[in-house]
Formats: sequence, structure tokens, C-alpha cells
Amino acid sequence: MAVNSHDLPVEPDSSDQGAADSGSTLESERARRLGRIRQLRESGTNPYPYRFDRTHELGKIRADLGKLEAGTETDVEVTVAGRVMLKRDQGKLIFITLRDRTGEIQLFISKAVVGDEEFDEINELDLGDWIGASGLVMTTRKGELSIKTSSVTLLAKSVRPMPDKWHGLTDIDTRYRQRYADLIINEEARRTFEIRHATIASFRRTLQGNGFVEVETPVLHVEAGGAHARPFVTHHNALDMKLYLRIALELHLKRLIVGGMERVYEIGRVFRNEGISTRHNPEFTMMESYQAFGDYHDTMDLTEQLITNAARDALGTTVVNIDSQEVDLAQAWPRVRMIDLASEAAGTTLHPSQPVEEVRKVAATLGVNVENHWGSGKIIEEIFADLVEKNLQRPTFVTGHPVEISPLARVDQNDPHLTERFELFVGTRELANGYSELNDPMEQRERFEAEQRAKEAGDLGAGTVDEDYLRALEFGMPPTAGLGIGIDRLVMLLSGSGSIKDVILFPTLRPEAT
RNA sequence: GGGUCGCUAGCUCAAUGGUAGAGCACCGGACUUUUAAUCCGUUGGUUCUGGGUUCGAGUCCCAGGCGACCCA
Repeated sequence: MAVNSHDLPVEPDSSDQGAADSGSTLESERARRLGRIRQLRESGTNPYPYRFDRTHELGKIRADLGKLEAGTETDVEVTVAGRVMLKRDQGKLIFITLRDRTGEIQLFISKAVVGDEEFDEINELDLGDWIGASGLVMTTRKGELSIKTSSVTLLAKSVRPMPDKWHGLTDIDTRYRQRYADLIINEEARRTFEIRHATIASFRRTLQGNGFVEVETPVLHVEAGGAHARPFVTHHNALDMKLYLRIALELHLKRLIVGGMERVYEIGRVFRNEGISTRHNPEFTMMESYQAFGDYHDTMDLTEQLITNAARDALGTTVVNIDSQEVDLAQAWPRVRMIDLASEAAGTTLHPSQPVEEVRKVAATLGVNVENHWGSGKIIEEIFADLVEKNLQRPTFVTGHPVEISPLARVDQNDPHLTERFELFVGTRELANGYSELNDPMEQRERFEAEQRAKEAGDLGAGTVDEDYLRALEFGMPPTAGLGIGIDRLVMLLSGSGSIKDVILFPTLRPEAT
């Protein structure tokens, strides 16, 4: 076939080294393939037909017939569809490696079977094209499971060349920006997002099994509450008002507990207007659940159940690799108080009841930087974060956070300076957070007001007084346990990904330079 | 925000300050059991951008862009 370059949109003159008819730049390759599309149309073939009926997914054929001996011919007729990944032209034979989402299989195409004309047409296929194919299942002399192809249908012509068939796409920037290309070429990327799907599906099953109802609450908030983070601000034109993108799901879900729904959860996107790192993306996915009549012990149990089930469902094992150590998630996870861990690391007893000067002095000795407006509780958390967190490889529930840093958590029954709260750390990363929910509307108002004062004193992540939430609490919220799990970080753990960008299909990036 | 590293053909990568190359892909040819097919022959470049030093810059200097890693 000779591509007729004379009807290309940009007409190079014959002496010109124009892209269309010289060399193998991206533009000349696109021009060649566009020429092929034109040629197909002229001969009455639609290069982009509307639909295609297949009888088998490729993985199904391999599962059913993958054990055939070399040199077998069957009378099993199949029609399959997929993308041309590799093509080996062998004279009067063509071998095509076809892939769908379930696997790969080889098309064995013989000139003697399909005829000269069809053979030449098939030879015009490019890597990346989508095709359908029909034929009989067979194995080659070397034992490769194949389809002895009788007909091939072009399903979608690819105009842009795929990345290198052997080395793939390694440039990390390109992998994130052009995730489609990454998914085409990198098995590891496909596997990661399968794990992500399996994790979320597993969560839904576990929660349903525990009687939780899935709900959806607003993304656009009048107050951005429920967490300590700076929000994204937007504007609603018709209402002419400022709105915030949610930083947590918490406050709406607890309104539903007030409403009597008893067990609710949401898996949804939250947005935090803060730094980007290997552990932080501006938008990420949280699962939050709330259950009436329970406390934070119940929630820790639920957390273990959710994550262990997710590992089993996504990986087929509860043994995961954390920092090159094998850890079995099915073994019970230790529950240790934050003040005990911080005290141990500091070499002296720490407690939020201690005067702030005293705690500040300990921090200074340890080289932990503190800010002026921090109280004893916040400083203890900082000591914990600096000295202890980096050692928490195996799953560990850190409990009993100081009241100062837990404005929505209920005070510990036995210690007015601590809360009934936990955070789960795995592989040094915070994976989950939960507590017995504060349901006393008067106390909640005081905590909100303290937050408001901190915000006015310059703490940009501090919260405000959410009057509607307080009104809800005044109707009465039963004793309630709440939980939040960072889905992205959990998927990082299960997939062995080092960066949150690896587990988000389209991570936030600066615009491409143009 | 600071430091380090990277950016060269569609992809993966080379190139003492001295003519920008290779493999894959693409194009032409050979081949009926290949499988990263192989073999032969071509083609293909805004070396991220803009300045500067130099007889001469992919390479050295300055500024900027994008990204990765580490630190805060």
C-alpha cells in the first residue's frame, strides 16, 4: 500500500522535506495512519464502526483451554475483541498479540486461511488498533494458545503510536499526565487500579454486612468543618455566596445519626488546599462511617475488619509487605496511648494537664519545634509526630489524643484531658482516624468557639462554629462511634505504591508546558 | 519554601566543548509455527525555553518551565 499524500490537509511540495512524506516523526506517522483511514473509507470500510459482538473474553479462553498440548487444533469457535499489542509478520503468516482487559491471546493468521486480499488488509494493522477476530482455538508447535483466525474486523483505528513495546513508558510525568498511555503499556498501573477497585468494593461489602447504609452528602459546604485543613473556596453565582469544597464528610454524616439512620457511611472525595507530596493529593478519597450506640473500641474492631477483608479481597492474602517486611494484617493490632508513646520517646512523663511552659521545655530539649499559640496537648502530639510516627511500621492504633487537638471527639471517661480517639498507623503513615463522637451540644459549642478563636489568632486550618450542626445536636445524637479511612493511602499500602499519585488515576499536576 | 537530580527522534537511552547516534516503532525487501520474531536496507532532531561565555555549546554559566527524590 502506498499512502497517497496528495490529499493530506497540508500539502508539502515535492522538494520539501515535509512531515507528511518524509521520515518517521510523530507527525509523519500520524499522517500515514490518517491516510490509511482515508483509504479504508474510500473502499467502503468504516475505520470506526459502532459495535461488535464477542463470544469470549480472552481470559476465559485461557482459563478453559490454556492447558492444551502443543500443536492442538480444536473446533472451538470464538469471536474476541481487543487491542493489537504486538505484530509479527512472518511472510505468509502473521502473529498478533491481542489484549482485552482479561488477558492476552495470540491470533494465528495464515494467508492460506484468510486469502491474499484479507491477509494484506490485516498486515496494514498498526500497533494500538482495536480489532475483533473470529476463528478456532488452537495451539502452535511451541504450545502458544492461539486463535486460528478466519476473519478480522477493525474496531477503531489508532492514529498515534504506542510507547515502546518493550521498555514501555517510564517517564513518571508522562505516566501521570497521559494515564491512558500508562494503562495501555504498564501492567503495574493496571494492577494498582484493580486493587483500588477491589478495596472499595470490599469496603462496601463489609459495611453492608455490618448493617451500614451508604449515603451521599454535599460536596459544597457553607462551613468547611470536620477536619483541620485549609479548604478550597468557590462561589455560587445564582445565590451569590461563597462556598467551600468539603474537607471531611463528618458533620453531615453525624446529622444523619441525629436523624435516626443509626449506621451510615460515605465513600467520597474530599479536598484540602494544602501541599502536594507523595502522601498528599489536593483531592483524595475518604471512607467515613458512623454507628449509633457504639464507642471507639467498636470502631477499632471495624477498622481491622475492613482493612483485613480488603487485603484478602484485593490481594488474596492478609500478608502485606511494609518497608520490605512481611506483616500479617490478620494478627490483632496493638492499641497504645499517644501520651505513653510520646512519654517513652521523650524519656519523661508527658500529659496535657501539665503547664504549657513545662511541656514546651521538654520539646525544646528534644529539638521539636513548636508554635507560640500551641497548648500542652498540641505540643505532645508534635513530639509524638516527630519522634514516634516514623517507627510505626506494623499496624498500630494510637489512642487517647489530647482534647485540644480533637474538637469533635468525646472526652475520655477516666481523664478529662484526653479523648476517646484513635489513629491507625501502618508503614509510618496515618491510615485511619476515629473516635467516640462528642454529642453534648453545649460542650460542642465551647469546642467550636475555641477553634474559632484559634482561627482568628492565625491558625488557617482551624474550624469555625457550625450553627446548623449544633442545632442538629440539640435534637439529640445517640452515643456514636465514627471512623474515617484514607482510601488512597490504604491502596498505596496494598499495592506497594510509594506515591499517592500512583493510586490516583489523574493526580493533580501543574499544567503541561506548551 | 530549600537542596539534589532529571528533561536529546513517537518510546527507551547514548554522545572529552569539535559533523547529534543506537535499539524499538515507522517505511521498503526476505521469510508458513513466530512470540521483545529474525535478517537486509532506508527515513526520522526547536537536544524543555530564553539569554550568556566561546572560533565552536546537547555539554560550561545565568534565568525560567515541568517533574522526581530528600529536607522543612
